[in-house]
Amino acid sequence: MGLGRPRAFDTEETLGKALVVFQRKGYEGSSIAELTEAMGINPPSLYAAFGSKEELFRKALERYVGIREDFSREAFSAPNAREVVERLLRGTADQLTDPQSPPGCLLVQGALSCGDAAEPIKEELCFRRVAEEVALRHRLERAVEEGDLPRHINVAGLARYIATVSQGMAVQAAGTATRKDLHAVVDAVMQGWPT
Amino acid sequence: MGLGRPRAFDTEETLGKALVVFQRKGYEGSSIAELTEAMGINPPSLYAAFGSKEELFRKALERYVGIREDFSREAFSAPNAREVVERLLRGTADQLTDPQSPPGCLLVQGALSCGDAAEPIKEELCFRRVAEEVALRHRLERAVEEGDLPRHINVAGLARYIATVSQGMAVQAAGTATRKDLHAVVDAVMQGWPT
DNA sequence: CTAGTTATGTATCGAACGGTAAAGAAATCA
DNA sequence: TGATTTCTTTACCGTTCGATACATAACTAG
Repeated sequence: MGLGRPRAFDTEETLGKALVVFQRKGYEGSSIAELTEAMGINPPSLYAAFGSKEELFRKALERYVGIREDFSREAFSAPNAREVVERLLRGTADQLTDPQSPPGCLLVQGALSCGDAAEPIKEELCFRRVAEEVALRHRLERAVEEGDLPRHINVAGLARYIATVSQGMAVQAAGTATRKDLHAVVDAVMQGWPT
Repeated sequence: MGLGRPRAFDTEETLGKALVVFQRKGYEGSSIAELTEAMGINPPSLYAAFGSKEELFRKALERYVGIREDFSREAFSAPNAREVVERLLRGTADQLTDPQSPPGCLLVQGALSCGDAAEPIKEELCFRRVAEEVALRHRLERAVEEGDLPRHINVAGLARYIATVSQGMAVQAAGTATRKDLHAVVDAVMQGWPT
């Protein structure tokens, strides 16, 4: 099993460092030189452990998405749709402005637009964003069946609306918005909640 | 006046071509090779006419912002806040999905995150987004004075909320959202309008 | 016409990009 | 111990990046 020289670095730890860089500079904006420096390793170690820049990004993305899924699962467990959405948005506001990581969301900032080389990454991120929206829609559909959302409501539209606010908050966080600013946005959303 | 060999291309026209490329691929994602090909000129002509890639982008941005300002001025002329916001969001939904230009918004997709070299562009775009939000806030403050918005309302929060939705729609448009999808988002916003 | 000026096309420039070859170092296995 | 395997370091690969040098073409002024 443990044949040959052992790795001098912890892959999970260095992956975390790479994630930070990707989150701050995006896929295209992060160079191998910058990544390796942040990870504390040399290029050949990076390629041996992660395959390529694209694979490295995908692995970082997987971790990032995993964290978000844990969080949404928790939010989805709220007793009614209103509570689900508020938990989701408040948690997003907090996460987007977490002082321990660059402001913003990898799903939005990773590669919103890019050159041809990064197109697959852009599409992957787009797919992940849609997946989150779909997950919310399913939760809202359940809410309709459980009676805490009126039947006449456009559930798909509502889910897309919440996803849109969430993504807009990511843009805001990438700019100058503070945590307090984002919560003020959530206030506005919740004030207009249906019923 | 007209000394020397005249330009063989129209600067305004080629600037428009460049704008399209920047809007589709972002600042970093657009290479000089791609820009010059789209503009139908060679690199030296580009540099003679526009100075540098960054200056070219700034000029394209200025044009883009000008168009948006014309449009918001019109929306701001609506008789009340609700109408202003709805016109703004509907118009944004249409513009983001205008089939004659790449989907999305240059202010959001141009350089949401980037490498160090593009940082000034990123900041410029951020500043422009804030400027639009501030313009809306001023219009809403007027609405409060004119009595068509209740005095107790958090105007700054409301303006930021609308800006957030607008930016979120840009992300949606950069993905798979259709014009109809975006209008469904606007529906959700308007349904929750205060008072 | 010639002289002066500006734009054009070709053919690059040095730097940075993503990615690797090669040799030495550190582990396991016999 | 020595053979084998795997990782690390150094140095570098070919390509593409943004940006230009240079010779020539197209115009105006005199």
